[in-house]
Amino acid sequence: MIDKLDQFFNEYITKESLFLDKKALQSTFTPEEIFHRDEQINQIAKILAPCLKIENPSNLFAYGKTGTGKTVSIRMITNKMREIAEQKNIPLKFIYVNCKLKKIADTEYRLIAQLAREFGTEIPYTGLPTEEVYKILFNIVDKNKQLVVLILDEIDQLVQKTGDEVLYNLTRINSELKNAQVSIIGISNNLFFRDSLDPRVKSSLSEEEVLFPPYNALQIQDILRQRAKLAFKSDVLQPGVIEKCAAYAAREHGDARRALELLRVAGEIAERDADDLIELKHIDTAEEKTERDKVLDLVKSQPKQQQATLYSIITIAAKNNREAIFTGEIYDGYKELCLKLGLRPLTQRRVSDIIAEFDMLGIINAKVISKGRYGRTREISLAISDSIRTNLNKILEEGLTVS
DNA sequence: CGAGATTCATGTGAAGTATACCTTTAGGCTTAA
DNA sequence: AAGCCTAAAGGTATACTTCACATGAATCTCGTA
Repeated sequence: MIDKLDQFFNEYITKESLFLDKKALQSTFTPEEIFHRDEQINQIAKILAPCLKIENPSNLFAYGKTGTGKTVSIRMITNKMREIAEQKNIPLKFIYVNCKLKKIADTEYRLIAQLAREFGTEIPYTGLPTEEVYKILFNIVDKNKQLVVLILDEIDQLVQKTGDEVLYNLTRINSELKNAQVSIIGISNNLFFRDSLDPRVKSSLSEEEVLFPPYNALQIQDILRQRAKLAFKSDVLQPGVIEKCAAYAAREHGDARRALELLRVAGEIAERDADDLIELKHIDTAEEKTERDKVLDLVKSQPKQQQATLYSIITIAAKNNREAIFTGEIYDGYKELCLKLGLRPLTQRRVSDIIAEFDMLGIINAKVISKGRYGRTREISLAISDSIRTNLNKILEEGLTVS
């Protein structure tokens, strides 16, 4: 037994890694060259170019599904511009904020506060009037004569939750500034988001629009090959691996991010298994693992009440394997659970909202239906596979029992 | 038999409340002249 | 008298509750053929 362990560790240490540079497959990585987005990149570059002459560029609105290269493209361009600006001493600043991040930038106050923090001020998490935070932001931006470009990723999430007032205020910011100038790049995953905006916001935010269409399988292959060359040592990929990753990702609206993740995790699995080659079978394992990790991480980070609600959904769905279950049953189960755990139960009103949140997160499918004489409710079903559900169950039980 | 009324179970919006945290301010204490 | 600290007062954002009304199709009702 001990020998075996010894052997394993020794092997593990002496074994050469399959990776050269794992970073190249991570979603934060910005490659030198981005394939199949030439048109979009040119458009954006043209729109942002005036920055380098210290002229205020048009506001820009980029939209397209997840993993279509919106964020990387913009990051790549802004990196370049930042370099140039540095060389030529141009006072240009890019601020990137992801509006989806819970507790960071998912309300008006928090977004503005986060923007101000990016400039190096301390802003408390609560307590200040939002108006005050705007003022702080204005002042710090206006302190220097400079050009500031705010990049708001996934603004659709924010606007859906809190309305478009924030955007209105931000688009008007320029008229109050004396020295600096601000322009906004909005990024949205939702293609129809634009239409839900107040016309005033719409016209000023989307002065320019750039659409990112999904990649097809061949394009994803190109991207994967480029990154794989950086990330892996040569000849560790079994032929067909890239094609298979691409095919999996293309199946889901051409999500390149997902393809890259798949490839990276497949590599990690191969390495863990002490294989010299990344094989096709590793991709299947990787697909399940990525899916599972995504769900589990998400659930682990949820507050207790949310976990309890989800647990109730899972147990009830498992108990009666009907097609769908309803809000009332879930709430009853949830209340019972709270009793057992000594948790103060939330009202049904709130639980209803929590269920809607889980729907948004894609863990469950919920649809409001009317059952005629038998009232109106949400028809809810789990949106996760059985194998994950078992894991999830365990995680939830753990999470709920520790106090 | 069919049009319209009724009904149920919960969705959903608005307003109110509790909590945690912020700034301001007024008082009290110390200190130095 | 000036300076510094502290605690109370007055204010805010957020998560949640309370209240009240909205929904929409299955079912019921009742007039009519």
